[in-house]
Amino acid sequence: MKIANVIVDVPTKQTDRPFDYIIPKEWENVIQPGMRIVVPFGPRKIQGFVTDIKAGSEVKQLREMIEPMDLEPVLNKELLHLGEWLTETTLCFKIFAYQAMLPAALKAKYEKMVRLAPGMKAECLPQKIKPYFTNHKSLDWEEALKDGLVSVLQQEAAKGKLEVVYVVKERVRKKQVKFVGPLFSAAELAVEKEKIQANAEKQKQVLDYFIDHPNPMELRKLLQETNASAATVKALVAKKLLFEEEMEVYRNPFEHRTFEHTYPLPLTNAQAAAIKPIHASIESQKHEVFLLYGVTGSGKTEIYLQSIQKVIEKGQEAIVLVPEISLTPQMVNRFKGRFGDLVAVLHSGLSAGEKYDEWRKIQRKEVKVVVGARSAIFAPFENIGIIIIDEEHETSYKQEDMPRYHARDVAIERAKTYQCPVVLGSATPSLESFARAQKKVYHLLTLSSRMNERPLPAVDIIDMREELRAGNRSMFSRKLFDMLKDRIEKGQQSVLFLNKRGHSSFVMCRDCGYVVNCPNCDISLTYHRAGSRMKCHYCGYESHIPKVCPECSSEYIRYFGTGTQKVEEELGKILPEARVIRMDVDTTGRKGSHERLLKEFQEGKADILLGTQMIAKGLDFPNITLVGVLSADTMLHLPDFRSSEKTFQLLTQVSGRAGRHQLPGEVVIQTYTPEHYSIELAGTQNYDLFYQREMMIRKLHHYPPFYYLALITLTHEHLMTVVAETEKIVHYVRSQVSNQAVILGPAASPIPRINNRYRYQCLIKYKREPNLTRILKKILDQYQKETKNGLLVSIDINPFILM
DNA sequence: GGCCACCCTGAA
DNA sequence: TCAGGGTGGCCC
Repeated sequence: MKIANVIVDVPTKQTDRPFDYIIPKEWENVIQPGMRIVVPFGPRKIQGFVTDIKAGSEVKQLREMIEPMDLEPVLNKELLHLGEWLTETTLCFKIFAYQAMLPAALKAKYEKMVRLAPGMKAECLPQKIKPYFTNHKSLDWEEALKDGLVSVLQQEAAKGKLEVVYVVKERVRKKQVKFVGPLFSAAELAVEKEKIQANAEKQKQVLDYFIDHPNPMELRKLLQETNASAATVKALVAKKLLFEEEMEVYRNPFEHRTFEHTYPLPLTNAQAAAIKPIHASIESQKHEVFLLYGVTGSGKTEIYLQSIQKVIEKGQEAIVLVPEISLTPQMVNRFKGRFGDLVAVLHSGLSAGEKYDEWRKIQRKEVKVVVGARSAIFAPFENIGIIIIDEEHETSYKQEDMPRYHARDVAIERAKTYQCPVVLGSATPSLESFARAQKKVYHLLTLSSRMNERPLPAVDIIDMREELRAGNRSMFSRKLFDMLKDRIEKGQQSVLFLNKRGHSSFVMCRDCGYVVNCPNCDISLTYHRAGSRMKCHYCGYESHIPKVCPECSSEYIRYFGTGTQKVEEELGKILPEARVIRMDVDTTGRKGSHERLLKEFQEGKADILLGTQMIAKGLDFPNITLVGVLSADTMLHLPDFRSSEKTFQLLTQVSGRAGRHQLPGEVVIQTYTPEHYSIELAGTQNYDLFYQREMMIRKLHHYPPFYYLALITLTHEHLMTVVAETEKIVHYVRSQVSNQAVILGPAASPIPRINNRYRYQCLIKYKREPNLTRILKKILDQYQKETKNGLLVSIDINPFILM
């Protein structure tokens, strides 16, 4: 008898272990580790992952599995193993680890229904529920709940008249398209054609088409080509001249785009020097992590492309991670242009079905390269030759909910398995990575000059306090205004960047400064243009915008946008001739609008591109000669130990958008704190000095990369409970770790209340605590088991956001 | 997560 | 006595 070890789709501590199921004879040769199957679990049916197959089991009361959900494993051996590693290192449930590795489309959907028991008729049922079963076989549980039928249904079920059934459903179907093709050869068709009635002109045309094109083709396209109707084709199928068939097709998100084929470019000396050790690592199959530190515009992408080329030639596969790829269609173009159909693209802009299809291309080994955001690191390749992480410093590589993994760590783990190189690329590496490169843990490769020797743009830092003193109260300094005017006259383009925290806007009273907060969470409500309402992003609370301020009754209460709208208005006043494209949450909400706006800008339909964070990346247009940062320091004062690093990275990144081609570029940074090192050094693009300064501060305050962090967050509806329990945990941790570790807390989280639950935390800073994982596991065991009257504990190892 | 068995409570 | 509601332990 064969037994399947199954990780069941129930994310709790108690079920976070394999359950054993008998594999019935009929499935014995089908079921393999890595497949999804449907199993009975208590009274329900649920999805599970087969992790292993054994000959026997310790468990006495075994049940049989119900059916497989896959014909071949969706997780290969390596990924199953990687799942265990993920569980261990991020302390998440196994089921979360496995689900994170698959496209969302493969996550099961569950339905609970009530139907007549076998042999029962609707007539036997009480009046109240009879109509529900007279014309329908089954009733949706949700509907029964809504109509208040549950207790009646339960009574009837107890009498054996009804039964409750559970259904496990797939989220998406493979896309099926009707194909039509000839059943005879061209010559035979010609003969058959003569037999058709004289007046069936359309049918003859269709046959003619197949005489010329003997291959089956999509029905939709055939109808377009031949101008025939579906009925015509149907008639020919009835005459047994043509066949119809449903075939699986991939949804193609790039259907209406063509990619110009590109060829390897000659490398500069610096590029050639950098690529050499990478190629050596590929060739010798030796795992190594490279930090490719190259200033903006130094040609990192060409190094990626030619390394991948080498990997493909060796018959291996490549994974390329790009931060939020939908933001950089240009990046996709570069990979599709070089490797064409060998590239699959995975990013958040695709629909679930499209993502699933791209994933299937990888699984079926129809592609060799994956370009994608964070989760693409789990691409189901089996012979990886290189993993590349572009913009390595980006915080979006860290997932903020379970499993709380960092794509960089997963990349290194997989690369160790395949003995292949990892390339981390950035113009402003994270301190963690650069420190590792300094310690020779990573192999540092430097590109210190731009390609075609373009100089880095000249940067002007403008002290806005001076402007104010000089009587300029506008948000544009005199210098920036002059330069904008100058570019418009010359017909060149400018980018204006508003460095604002977050992407959201809030409602505030201009008289007393009152901000409308969520009643359930300690956070301001976010303004939504649709219906002019305010929403809480954490608990879903919604309300109207008040007409007068609830605090001071002033009528001057209104929403503060990301600020871009205000900037646009002011631009209209001072530079009425300027054509402006604004990019923020309001203008890029709909799918594809982002790309469209960028395209318009590229085509020269505007002089100024105005936006928030989202325009900082990947913009590479030849005509941009001016970049202006309106307020460089808004992000600097956030309570986050990485705020200086983020400011420096962002300013450097933005400055790099100017003058990447023939025309030289200039950058203007406006700030109220020009003396701050992260702004000053971004001005001179001096990463090395910034690194030194920032490292000193990190060392002083016991932050990464000198110390590791682990964050324990507790939530409960009573403030007192949460404080007391956090206190206990702080004590426990303190008693268990060495005196080298620093334990902070209990302290309120940066968002102290969400959905009426108070949030307290304990932050552990440590250098070497071999027992820490064990200690943290113990805490989770203790608290997740006891359901302590609703106390929830979550742990983030190496957190990025300390909330 | 969802279910059921179990307990307690309160009202007839 | 039983419906109603809250809780804890189990699910191969």
